Amino acid sequence: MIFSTELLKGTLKTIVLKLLADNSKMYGYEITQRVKELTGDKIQITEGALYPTLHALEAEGLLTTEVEYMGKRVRKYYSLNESGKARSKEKVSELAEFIETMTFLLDLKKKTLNVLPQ
Amino acid sequence: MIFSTELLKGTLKTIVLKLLADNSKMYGYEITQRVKELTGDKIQITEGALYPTLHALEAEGLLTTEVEYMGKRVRKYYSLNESGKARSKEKVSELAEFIETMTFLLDLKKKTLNVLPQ
DNA sequence: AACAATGCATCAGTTTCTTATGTATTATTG
DNA sequence: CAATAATACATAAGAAACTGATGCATTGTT
Repeated sequence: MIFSTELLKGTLKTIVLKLLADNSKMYGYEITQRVKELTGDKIQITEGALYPTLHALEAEGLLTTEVEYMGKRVRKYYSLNESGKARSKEKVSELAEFIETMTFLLDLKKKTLNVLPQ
Repeated sequence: MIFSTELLKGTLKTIVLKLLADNSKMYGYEITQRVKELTGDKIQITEGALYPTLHALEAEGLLTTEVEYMGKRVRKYYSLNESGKARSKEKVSELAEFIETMTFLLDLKKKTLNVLPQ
């Protein structure tokens, strides 16, 4: 199933921030491919959505950029700065709580045994 | 926390369809209050979003309506027809799978013990 | 009497996407 | 080796789904 795209709305920034929190630097095309691969093609980020989002995050002062050349082809690597790391945690927490709320609201709960990390 | 609204986008129809699947009939204002109550004020559906959504679901042929008067004040009750019931299941399943995918992607998993319903 | 809550509705404006288009380089394949 | 696919950036028109404001009327509360 490829999700009807309206569900994705609002989650793109969070996805990008999370990936950048887990990887010290990534470039745009890499992000689209990583998401596709991690979700078994269920979530496909379009470039028309991604690049403006990266520019917006940069304009918000959350990212630093670094250009690298692969032969003659350019790659623009993005990294989180300190604000970006903080924002990433906030956005992931917010989405986690949203998911929890929706799970309850839609009665999707399974019996859960929480095992604390050691 | 009241969720930054962009997360809600795309989930409203599903929420409405789910509530109507669980309750034989509901009216608009009742839906807003039920969601508010069920989520501890975390999700607040605005009337500007809800009424157009109800009209859209009706136009898609998923709902039947029934007007009732409380004194001089009108209430418009909505119910799912057969198509609506089917669509409700589809949308809830889709959102459930989306949530599962996002949970994995954002690394939000907890150790889970699934207990089958009796 | 004033205000809050109940109950419907519409609409301009905003945000966030999709889809199309553009440009260029590099790898693959018949 | 020519055509096509993949890699890699970017922008922009239009669509979708909201928010927030506004409007109207009735009923409950202080």
